[in-house]
Amino acid sequence: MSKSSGFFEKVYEVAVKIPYGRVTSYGAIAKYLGTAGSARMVGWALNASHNKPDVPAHRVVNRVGLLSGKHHFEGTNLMEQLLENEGVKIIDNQIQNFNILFWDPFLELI
DNA sequence: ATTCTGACGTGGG
DNA sequence: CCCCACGCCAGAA
Repeated sequence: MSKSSGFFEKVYEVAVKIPYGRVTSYGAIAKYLGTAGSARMVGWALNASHNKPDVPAHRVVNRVGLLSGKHHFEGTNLMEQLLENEGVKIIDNQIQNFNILFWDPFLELI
């Protein structure tokens, strides 16, 4: 029920569904939106989501669990702080147990 | 209108 | 295993 026609709006709807202490990848969201391959656009959309506090952009990382977007957050490790605050262990900008903490948007379909 | 870049992903060598 | 190149689409110069 994607009421929003905008691509970024859809990204927001998915990102908001990311459970606390869980993370997902840009590609997963892109694939869920049916625009697999355009994972870059997801990141671009999240960039605009900075205005929306409801969108936990810090819970979205790349496919290897690397905080590729931490550089875009305030300070130097705000993204890492937010994640660790949720119990996510991060070493060298990389999420530990990423495969376990990974949340697949498709689970929402179930 | 054209060109480049970008919070990625996949594939080939 | 590591490195390189291409594709995706949207926005800015």
